[in-house]
Amino acid sequence: MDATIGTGAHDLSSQSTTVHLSPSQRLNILKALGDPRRMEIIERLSACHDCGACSDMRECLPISAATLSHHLHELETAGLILIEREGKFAKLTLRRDVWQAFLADLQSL
Amino acid sequence: MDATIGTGAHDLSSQSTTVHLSPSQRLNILKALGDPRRMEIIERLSACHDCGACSDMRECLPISAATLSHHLHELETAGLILIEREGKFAKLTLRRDVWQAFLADLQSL
DNA sequence: ACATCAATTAGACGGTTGTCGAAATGTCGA
DNA sequence: TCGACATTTCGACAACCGTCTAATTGATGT
Repeated sequence: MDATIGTGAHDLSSQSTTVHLSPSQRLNILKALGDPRRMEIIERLSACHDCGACSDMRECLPISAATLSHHLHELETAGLILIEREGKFAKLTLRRDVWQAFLADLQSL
Repeated sequence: MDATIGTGAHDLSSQSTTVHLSPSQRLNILKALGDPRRMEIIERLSACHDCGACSDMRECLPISAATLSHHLHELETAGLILIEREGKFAKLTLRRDVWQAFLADLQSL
């Protein structure tokens, strides 16, 4: 639903041009981060490159699988993470370009 | 209620030591910023140094005085702004040290 | 084919939150 | 003192959000 950020990977191919955030995208990210579990998910994904399976998260967070799925969906909608299905599992990756754009955006205030 | 940030000014006297944010303080700030009006307030305060009277805000935001007051209170509680009463008016200032600490905190992820 | 497991979806429930109008508080000038 | 004005507080209401359980989808191994 958000064509400006997009869910694919090819739109971020150029590493020189930074992703630009619209005000509403910034707001969506802020709202997404305003929840303890979601913030912790982002922290974890940020810490370990390429480590996130959905089930790993569940062992750390005291929430049900349904709730986790809900939070992941919101983070994905906000553009912060990428969810790739690999067989039974879901692989989570932080979209670092979006994260950097978000930080740059806040800093430019 | 939040002694670590505090509402006074003397606890930020040393300009060398940066303000440190606890996880819960970071979360409070994120929640505070996750509202369109509050974000706009911060943007305005950030833009113009020392310009904010409460009534100026009301002319721009399509909300009642009561709602504005509520938002300002939340921003103050989050530690982002300072509200000083000067006679009839309320003078608003962005706590740039806290803002910087917030940005630094996010960046350190 | 079947059982098992990971993850999502559906539906419901309770708590939080943004909003308002009305009343209250506090300040200034006539 | 009194009235006008800025702001806050109170009480209420609707919408949103995080959470759960139960049911569903989809993939894997036996």
